[in-house]
This record gives sequence, structure tokens and C-alpha cells, in this order.
Amino acid sequence: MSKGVTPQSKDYSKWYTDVVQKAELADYSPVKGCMVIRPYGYALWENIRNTLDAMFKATGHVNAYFPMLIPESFLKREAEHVEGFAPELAVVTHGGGKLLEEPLVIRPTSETIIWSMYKKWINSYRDLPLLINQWANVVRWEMRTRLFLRTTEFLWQEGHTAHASEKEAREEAYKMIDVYREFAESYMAMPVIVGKKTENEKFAGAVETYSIEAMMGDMRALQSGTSHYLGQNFAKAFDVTFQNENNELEYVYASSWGVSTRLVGALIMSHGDDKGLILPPHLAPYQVVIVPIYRDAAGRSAVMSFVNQISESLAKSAVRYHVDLRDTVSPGFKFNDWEMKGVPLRLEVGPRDVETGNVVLARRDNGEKKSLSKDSFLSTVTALLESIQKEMFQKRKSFREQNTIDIRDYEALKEVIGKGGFARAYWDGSGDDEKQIQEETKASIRCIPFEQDGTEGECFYTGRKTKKRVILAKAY
RNA sequence: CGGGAUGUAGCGCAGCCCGGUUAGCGCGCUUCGUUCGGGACGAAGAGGCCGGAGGUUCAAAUCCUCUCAUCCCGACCA
Repeated sequence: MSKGVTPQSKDYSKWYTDVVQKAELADYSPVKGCMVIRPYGYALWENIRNTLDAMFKATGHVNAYFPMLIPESFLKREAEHVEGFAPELAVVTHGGGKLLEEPLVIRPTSETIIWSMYKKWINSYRDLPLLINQWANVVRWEMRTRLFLRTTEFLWQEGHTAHASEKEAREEAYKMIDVYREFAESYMAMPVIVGKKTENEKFAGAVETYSIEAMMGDMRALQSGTSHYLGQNFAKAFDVTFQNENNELEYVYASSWGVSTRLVGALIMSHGDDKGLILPPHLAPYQVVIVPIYRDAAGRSAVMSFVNQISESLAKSAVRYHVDLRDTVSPGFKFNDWEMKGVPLRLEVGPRDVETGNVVLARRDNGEKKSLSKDSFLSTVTALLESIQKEMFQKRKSFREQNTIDIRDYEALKEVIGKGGFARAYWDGSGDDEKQIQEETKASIRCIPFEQDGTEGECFYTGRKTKKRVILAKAY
């Protein structure tokens, strides 16, 4: 294995795959398009999952688990839904050595199986709302895959809720996209634009789709989470009705929302540099790594007793730390290794420090390295981690702002997309206009941001007056 | 499914055009010694049906045919 990774400036996507592999996040599996999530990458995913899970529960949701195999006929119940997924299904045709009477689809998403159950569970308005989430794996036979960003099998979370009114279901969809925004910004240190998808870009079977869009290090957009207001589409397809308070039979209103292991990719491409990952303290598997340095047994015992004092104190303040005890690699190797893995803070503790009661502290995000007393490190480490978290967010936010350009005409769009970045523009075009633009520029309308300033301008494509502004960019 | 490329040690590659000793190199791995505050060094080792099948030839990693697989670029997508 060679040292370092391909520089971002040389080949961004090579940089990305290098980092994923050298930081030991994931590896290729024997099956095309699938990946093995290695322990360090999985620890990152677990932190993402645990945080989100707590947020879902705090907003009144519960977890359940639905099976992975779905009768093929279920997928055909909702016409648009089927159309959306048909080409990317993996289908099981044999079981127990025999041809199955009805093929089973490996879930590409669980709407259909969940709604078939909701039919049994929902009879009255008293059964509503039903607020269920599941953590699961899904399979989509994509043509082109990339580690974490698009793999054949991926891990995700899918919330499926049923409500007695349109208003409540719409509110749920809004609430959950805001949960995702909060998570992206406060935990991933990744600023996002929250908005509505155009008709062309929305989820098959949804009435409206909302998404959070983030700018990656190469200035392309990554859709990082989605939430859908599904109206009564699935209720009608699966005949899920309830009796309301006026004794009338009504179809239920639905929402669904999800994020996936793609978020790990978002994390990598939001913050990483040519030395590897840079992880935000709120999600880093290790927030502090300690590298003890010594020459002999006597040195070791002196250094280790000093290190133990530090780690006990870190444990008390609930800092996630790791002491790198490997004695088969040199300290210099360890420094590079942990930088590749993006650990926010590194402590170097050697005989020199033991003598003076100091530690050498290095920050991953800005490269700062300084010596300070052990005690002042311990009393400030929690605050330091918090300020790194905030600085990382601010850095990404100003990066995005610097690379978001207001455009007035089509030529300007081509220029922005050619250079890389987000284009913000008044828009009043049609779905066909949108397709045309995508064909010609490779850029798509990422979303219609919720935040609109209400001013009127001319659509950059049609010239018509409109108050609606959109974000356009090349997307992953 | 269209376009391009590649399969040789765990990983990355050279060798192939122009067939010919025992198939090399770097990293990694093993053992020993010296090292250890920014990817240590030396010595000695281990590790290969050259993707698979068929053919041409006295002789094939090398030439021919078929096949399988993977990667990159396009249309689809969290």
C-alpha cells in the first residue's frame, strides 16, 4: 500500500475512493457493486444511526422491522412506484431448491410491505397517527456504483407514517426534513439547503418530495436526505381506510422519509483533505487519539502512567478516546494514520512531556500543533471539541456561499456549472425545459428552497416573471 | 445496454509488440538486530497453475479464438 492518497486537485473521485479504503471505512466485496463496511466505517455509521434514532424517538416515532422479501405483485399495486423501481429490482425466483410460484422481490424500499400491514392495523382515527421507522438494508440494482454514495445494497432508515388528515401528514414530512437539517448541520457540520423537489425529481409515488442538499468539496451537490408527502396514493393502492370522527370512511394520508449510508460519503466529501478524512467531533468514533512515545521499558512505564491519568479523566468527561498502543509502528506512522482516519484531536505524550507535565496537542481540522499543560488540556478539551465542531460548520458554510452564484441567463448557468458550484436563479420553466437543461449542461434543479426572499425576477430560461428561485448544480 | 481499458504474489505494477534458462520490481508479510517527538534501517526469508478454456508451435505470461470478470466514461438513482 502506498503512502497518502491521490490529491483532490488531481482527481477528486480517485481521492474519494482512496480515502474510503485507506481510512479503512469500506472495501470492495466479491459481488459487483456491493461493499463491506469495515469496523471504523461502521463505527461512524453507528454514531450517525444512534444520534438520528434518538431524534426520531424524541419526535414520537417507534422502530419496527419488516421483512426483506416482498411478493412481486405488491410492487405493481402503485403504478408510479412500480415505474420508478422496475429496472433496479433484484428478484428471488427459487427457494428450497424449487421454482417459486410467485417471485419475491428484495426490497428496494418498504412502502408496499408496510402499507399492506397498515391495512390490517388501521381501522379508526383512534389508530392514527402511526409513526413507524425501520433501520434496514435495501437492494437496488444500479448501473453504476460508488462506495457509500451508491451501492447495490445499502443501509438506511425509512420512516413510514399514516395520518388522519392531509395537514398532519404534510406537517410530518416538513418536521422530518427539518430533523435531517438539524442532524446534518449540528452533527455532520454540513450546511444544507432545504427545499422542495421539482416534479421531475420527486420520488415515484409521492405528491411532494423535500430534500436537504449539500455542497461537496468538488462543488457538486449531494442529496443527503429526503422526506415525502405521499398523499393518499399508497392508501388507495393498498386500500387503507379509516373511520373518522364523523363516522365517514376515508383513505389515510401518508409520509415517508429516509437517509442512508450515503451520509458517510457526504461526511467524507464535505470535510476531507489531501491527508484524508476530517471528522466532526460529534460523530467521530474517536474524538481524541493518544500516541504514547517511548524508547524502552522504563520510558514506557513512565509515559503510560501519565497517559493513564489523562485517559481516566477523558473517560470521566465522556470524551471518546483511543490510546494507540501499537509497538510495531513508529509514532510518525501513527500520526499519519490517525490523520487519514480524521480523528479531531491527537495527543503526543513522550518522556519530555512527562517531565514537564505537558502534552502536545494537534488539531486535525486546521493542522495546529501546540504544547500545553496536561491539566489545561483536560479542562478545555470538551470546549475545544465543541469549537472545532462549530468552526468546521462555518468553514463549509462560507465555502458554499462563495461558490453559490446568482445567475440571470442560460449562458451564466453554463459558466457556473462549467467552473463548478451552485447556481441560484429565478425559475418558471416546465419539466421539459428542465430536462433540456440537464441534457445540455449536466446540471439539474436540486431544489426549490423553502427560504425564498419573495422578490420578483425574470426566469433565466423563459424570461417570464416569477418569484420562485431555485438552486441548480451538478449532482452525485 | 453503448464507448474505452484491464486481468501476472495480499495490494500496486513491469515483462507481452519481437515466443526461448529458475517470471521480475515496489509496498505489505515473517524472523533477528538496531530504531522510535512526522510515514525508520539493515540482514535473512515466505509467497505465483501469469483470469478460465481451447488452439498454433519443438517451446506460450507473450501469438490466435472463445469465454468469464472487473474498472472507467454515458442514460437511471438515496
